[in-house]
Amino acid sequence: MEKVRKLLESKNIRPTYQRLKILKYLTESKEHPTVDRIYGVMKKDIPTISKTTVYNTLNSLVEAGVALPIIITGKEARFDSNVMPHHHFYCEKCGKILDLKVECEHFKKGSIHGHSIKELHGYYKGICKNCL
Amino acid sequence: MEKVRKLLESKNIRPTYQRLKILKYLTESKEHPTVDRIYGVMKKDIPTISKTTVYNTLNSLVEAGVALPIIITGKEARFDSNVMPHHHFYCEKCGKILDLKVECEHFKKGSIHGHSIKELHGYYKGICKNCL
DNA sequence: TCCATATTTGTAATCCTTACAATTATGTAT
DNA sequence: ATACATAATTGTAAGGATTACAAATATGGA
Repeated sequence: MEKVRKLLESKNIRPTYQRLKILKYLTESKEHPTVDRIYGVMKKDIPTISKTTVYNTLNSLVEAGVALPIIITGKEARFDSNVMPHHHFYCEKCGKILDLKVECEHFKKGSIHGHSIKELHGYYKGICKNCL
Repeated sequence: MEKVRKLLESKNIRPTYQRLKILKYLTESKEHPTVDRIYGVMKKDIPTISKTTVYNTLNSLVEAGVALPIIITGKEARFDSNVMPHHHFYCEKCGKILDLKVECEHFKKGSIHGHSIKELHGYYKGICKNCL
């Protein structure tokens, strides 16, 4: 918890109880949860928490570079506390999202065909090893 | 127009006037239009067209493998008639989406870390050459 | 031409996300 | 410790993209 607090403070985000709990869950979970999932889990500890707070907090974390939104389905965003550039694998069967370490020369170089690259987003869709 | 008709027929999609026009526009445009954009353009030729028809048609095209949805912002989908695997560049300044030819060894191989790959989705965010 | 079926259309409903204002909590200066 | 200005939280309402649904229309084959 101290680690999470320090992370927030280093980004000038006031470490409220809600924010601490949300970021803690995000860093410990590897499931790339949706807002609804985070909201549901948070309710166990903080029954009065509002979904708006979850949205607000996640937006703050994303803006501060502490979390990343994952847009795959276009229906609902999912969130990742691993902000190092990496790719994802979306399993169409179980719905899980897995992290993948993928090298990208263009991203390392910072540009492609003269276009300046700020962010890299990549994912595969398919059937994961477990579901095969 | 004959080419578009044949494409639809080869996929067993009845070539109605609306579908022909939508697919024709999609193949000739390189702007990766949104549903609203397609709807607006179609209205010029077919003033009575419904937005639901645009959605229905696009869903049919995607299901038949004739078009691809591009999910980047998470707000609204955009569509691409180029169904060959390729990547995109999203310019944060002008909002344009550019096509990129990017090689991916994992996709060619059809799997990564034992997970079976069906689709490849990759895009960069940044500032395009024109806006720099 | 007629008929069964598919498509189109318009409206309403759904779902995710944001806007907004009131309440509550926080940090600081006194 | 107290008061105050500011920031965060909360609940509700609104926004916007997409889908559900049923009625009207068009299509293709007998």
